[in-house]
Amino acid sequence: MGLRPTPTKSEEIMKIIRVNDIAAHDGEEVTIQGWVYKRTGKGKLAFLLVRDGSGFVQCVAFKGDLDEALFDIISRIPQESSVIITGTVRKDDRAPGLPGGYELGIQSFEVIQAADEDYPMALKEHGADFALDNRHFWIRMPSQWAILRIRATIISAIREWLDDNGFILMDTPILTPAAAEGTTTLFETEYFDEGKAYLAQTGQLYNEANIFAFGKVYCFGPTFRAEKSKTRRHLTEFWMVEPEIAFCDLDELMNIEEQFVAHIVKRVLEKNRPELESLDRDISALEKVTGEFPRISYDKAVEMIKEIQAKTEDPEEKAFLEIEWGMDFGARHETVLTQQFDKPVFVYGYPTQVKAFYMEPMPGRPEACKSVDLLAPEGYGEIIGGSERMSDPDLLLQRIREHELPEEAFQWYLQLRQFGSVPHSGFGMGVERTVAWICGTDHIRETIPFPRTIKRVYP
RNA sequence: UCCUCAUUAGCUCAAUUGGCAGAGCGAGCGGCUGUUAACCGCUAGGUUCUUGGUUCGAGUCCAAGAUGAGGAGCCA
Repeated sequence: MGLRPTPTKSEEIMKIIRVNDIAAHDGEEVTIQGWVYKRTGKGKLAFLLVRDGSGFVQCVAFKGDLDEALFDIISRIPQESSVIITGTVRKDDRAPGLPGGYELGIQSFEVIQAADEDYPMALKEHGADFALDNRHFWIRMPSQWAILRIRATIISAIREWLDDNGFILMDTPILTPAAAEGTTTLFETEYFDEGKAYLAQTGQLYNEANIFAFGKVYCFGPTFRAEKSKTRRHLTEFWMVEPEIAFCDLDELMNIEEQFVAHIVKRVLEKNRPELESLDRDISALEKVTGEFPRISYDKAVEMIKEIQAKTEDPEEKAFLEIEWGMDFGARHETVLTQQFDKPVFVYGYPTQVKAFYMEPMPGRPEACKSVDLLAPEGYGEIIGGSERMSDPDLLLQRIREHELPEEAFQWYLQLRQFGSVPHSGFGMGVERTVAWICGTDHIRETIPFPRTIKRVYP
C-alpha cells in the first residue's frame, strides 16, 4: 500500500465490498477496489467493467452527475488501471459482469495507478503462444479467472471430503532417492555428497508405509514427470492427490472413488455456477455425476472398442482404434469408450504387463491385475489411476526383479509386507485433468496458474 | 524420439499465376445519454522468423536452420 500511505477521512467511513456480494447491497452506497477491465463510452456516459478478484461489475458515470474534470478522467482511464470507486448499487438486467445484473453508479473515483497505454493483452482471442507468454496477464481474463477459481474449489472439496472421511494428510517427500517406476521420466538434481536426487513422480510408496501407522492417508502435492509428452493432456509439473487405504480391496476402492468424485462435482455446482456459465459449460452434464458409476472390466472394454472400431468408416480413426487384449488404451480408445456413458466410468482388471509392478494379480488370472482407472465422460479420459496393492512379499520381490528395478532402494518397501501386511488400495487423481473435465476446457495448460510444459518454463 | 502443421503491424489474420504490404481488433485524437466484441470519422504503427539460393522482380518458389503448436509413444 505504499502508493496510499494514509487513509483519507472519507475512506474511514466508506463501506468496502467485494463484487461477488453485490446483490446483497442493492440500493446502498458502497466502495469497490479493483482494476479497469474494459472501458466503453457513449458521449456523456462512460461504462467501466471493473474486476476486483471476486467478480466483474459494470460501473457507470454520467457526465451531468459529476465534476467535468472527474468525468474526463473516468472516460479516458486506460485498461488495467487500479482504482477505488464509490457509488450506489442498482439492479439492472442490462449490466454485464460476473455475477452480473447489478451495476454501480459512480459517485467518486480514485485512481491508484493509471496503467500504461500499451497493455499487451487486448480483449480478444489469442493464439496459444502469445497467451502463454503473457500468462501473467492472461489470468486476468474472465475465462482464465473462472477456471482457476473452479480449480480452487476442486482442491478445497478434495481436502474437505478426505478430511471428513477419516483420511489423514501425510506429506510425502518431493526429493526422492530413486524412481518408483523407472528413471527415464525423472527430473534429476545434485544432492550434496549423496549423489543424485530425483523430483517425486508419486508419493504412493511412502503412503503405503503411512497406512500402517495411520490407516487411511492422503498426500497432495506437485508431481514431476520429465516425459517428452506434448499433448493437451500433459504437463511436466502437475498436482496429484493420492489417497491410500488399509484393509481395502478393489471394489471398496471404487466405492470410495465414486463418492469422492461426486462430492467434488457437487461442490463446484454449489459454489461456481456463474463461472461455469461464463465458460459455457454444459451444467446438466455435470449434474448427472451422482450415485454409482458404471464398472466395466478391461475385457469388456476391449470388446466395446472393437465393436466401435468395426463401425468406424474413417480409415485413420479406424487404425487408431485397433486393439487386442493386452494392449494399453490410447487417447482415442478412452475417448470413444467414455462417449458411451454420461457418467465417469471405471475400467478395471487391466493386463499386468501394461501396469506398474506393485499391483495385486486377479485371483486365478495372473495375466490381469487389480487395477482400476476412472475415465471422465465427454471424451476427457483418465483422471484417476488406482489399484489394490500387492501384499505378498515374495511375489513383490519377484516383480521388482522382473522390472529390473534397483532392489536395494526398495528394501524398506519390501519390509512393509513382512510386518503386518494387509490388503490395501489407493489411487492418484490428477488435479489439472479433473479441472479440465469439470470446466470443459480443451487444454490442460489453462487449468494451472503457471503451466510447465516441455517447451515452457516462462513466466 | 517420431509424424504433421504453422511463423506477415501490439493481437487475429488476408495478400489470385512470382508483379505497389492489406483488413479487423487494440492504441491515440474527435463525435455520440445505456454500451454488451458498441458505433462513426481521422492518425500512427512493418527486419513478411533467420540465413543462403533461383529470378528483371520473392510474403509467395528451392535449401538449411530457429521457434512454436497439435498428435503418437508414455502417463495423471
